[in-house]
Amino acid sequence: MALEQIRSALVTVLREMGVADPSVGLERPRDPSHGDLATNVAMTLAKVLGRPPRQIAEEIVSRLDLVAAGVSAVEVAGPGFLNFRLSSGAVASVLDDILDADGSYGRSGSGKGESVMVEFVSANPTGPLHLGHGRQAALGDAVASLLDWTGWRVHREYYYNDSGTQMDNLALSVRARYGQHFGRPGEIPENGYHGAYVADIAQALADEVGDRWADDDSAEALDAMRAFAVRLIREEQDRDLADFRVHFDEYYLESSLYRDGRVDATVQALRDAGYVYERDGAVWLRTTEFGDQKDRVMIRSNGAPTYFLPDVAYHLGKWERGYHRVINVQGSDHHGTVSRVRAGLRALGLPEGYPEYVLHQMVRVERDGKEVKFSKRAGSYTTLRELYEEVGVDVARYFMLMRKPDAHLVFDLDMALDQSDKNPVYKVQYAHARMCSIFAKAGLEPEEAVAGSHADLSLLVHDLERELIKRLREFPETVERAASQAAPHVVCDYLEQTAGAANSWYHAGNPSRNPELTVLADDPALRAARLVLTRAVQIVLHNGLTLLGIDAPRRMDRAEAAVPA
RNA sequence: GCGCCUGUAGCUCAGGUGGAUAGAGCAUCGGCCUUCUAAGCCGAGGGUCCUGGGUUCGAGUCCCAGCGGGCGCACCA
Repeated sequence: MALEQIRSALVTVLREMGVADPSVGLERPRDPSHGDLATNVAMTLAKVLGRPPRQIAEEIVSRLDLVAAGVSAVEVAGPGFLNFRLSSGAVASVLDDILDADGSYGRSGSGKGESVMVEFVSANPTGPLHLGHGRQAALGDAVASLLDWTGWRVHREYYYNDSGTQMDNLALSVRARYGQHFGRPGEIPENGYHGAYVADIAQALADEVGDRWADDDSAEALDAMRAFAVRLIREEQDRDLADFRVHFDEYYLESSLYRDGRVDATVQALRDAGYVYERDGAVWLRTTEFGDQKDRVMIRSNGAPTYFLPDVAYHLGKWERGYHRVINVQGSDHHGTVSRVRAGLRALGLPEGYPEYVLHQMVRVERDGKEVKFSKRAGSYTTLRELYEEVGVDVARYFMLMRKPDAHLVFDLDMALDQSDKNPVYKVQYAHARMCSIFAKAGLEPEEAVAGSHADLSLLVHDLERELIKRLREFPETVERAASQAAPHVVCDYLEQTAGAANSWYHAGNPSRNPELTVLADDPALRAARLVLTRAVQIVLHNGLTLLGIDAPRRMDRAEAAVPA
């Protein structure tokens, strides 16, 4: 690899010049006239060496010998940058690596096979999943995938808050609708659920048990109705997620924490740790010891725990299950829980900063600059399913990922429904399909362009080709960076730019306009080299899309314009 | 009032951990175009990076103080 050779040569030279432990950053300059690679070491070392940057740069150049690394020229530029120009063969050598690695190009091992848990979605089973859950599903799944690609052993987990007040409200709502079904005068309670799905559940219940509980106000009947409702809602949520291509390794029930005695055990552990006190008939935890803004109630004066307690028990359990790295994906409206849960865990001796959080802002769907709501099923909100049935799963997933989690997400329906290159998802998919179509045109399978085939890659000398190749080379480091920042949008950004570069290259070679740039050139050597590049582009786009959970079709079947429901 | 997030082109947003002339998509405008199948291609205009200080060779990026927006501050989850 030219890059590593240059880096180590620089390190050697800098040692000779008296720098003890030089760290050399090499980057691809924005402006192609600044060469293929550049470093700013001369500037960063100006202070240490007590000399002007350009003078240091000149000395480095005079000591370097980089012919073997494929460097064709080195120059000092601007305030003290060193710009390297590579031979076309050195630039293109990465294509062989890409074809060799194929479906695993972009994977790396920095996670060293250690375990990490990603917990996401974790919606209460009180109704269908909404848009916020959709963003969370796409994000959590992509973050998990990024960790997988960078060498972690990933566990995807969903936590169901299936105990507590919200469940009671659900059960009471179902009982009201069920009663109404049989002409009884029930009313949905103040904090109950009004969506159409509640009536559906009541209907299903009536279909199953008839009027058996129509006049039964007992706790047993209510429990049965609660269990029935939770089962149906969980099934619906699972369907919604499966059709969104999101799957979990484990579903963890809050109720199991009580059954297994983990909640009681946690209280005892906290007592033993000495951070528990009683006041006004309630049991408190001194979370202010660990940076929380105020102490928190664990057990209310009526004897019932607050949600905070099972939360701590749950996360302690994660640690005890061996997950010493955990990433929780949550809506930022829950960010208040972060310092509380962490404080509770630190009281039990777990490290500061455990678990990690990815907090995301809310989603707003707009058409023509105005917010749209097309909720039928849930009443007050748009469901995830309603969205992806409108725009398609690929588009929905991609749009949920393409903004950084911190930022509010404006989901532009006009753009989402557009089927041209203006839609970033299609832009990337078209570029991939285009590469495939070149092979179809040549009467080859893409896999037939093999690395180490006698293609002379130094023939790829055109600026558009060099720029494209340099982008392909950056894919692994892009994945690495996206993973370390838990930021899938970095990959989206990369794919759009790479697809753009590929499209420009492809279009520049339009045979009727510019036959000398055509991929399927008459000259067999040139054709072979360009087919290697075509294949490499296809691999990178395929891997990037796959990583994000988005299809990479070989052919784009243009769908009928989406029919408004 | 306190805490977290946020403020970059008309709009939606990037900006690789401090580097060269701040980028992309959409929209707008101007040229091409019927193809190695993709309602396409090429190009242009457009900026007080919220404001004011500070740190240094260099700040959209780091620090401080303001201003604007979002969210959170229950014996709710």
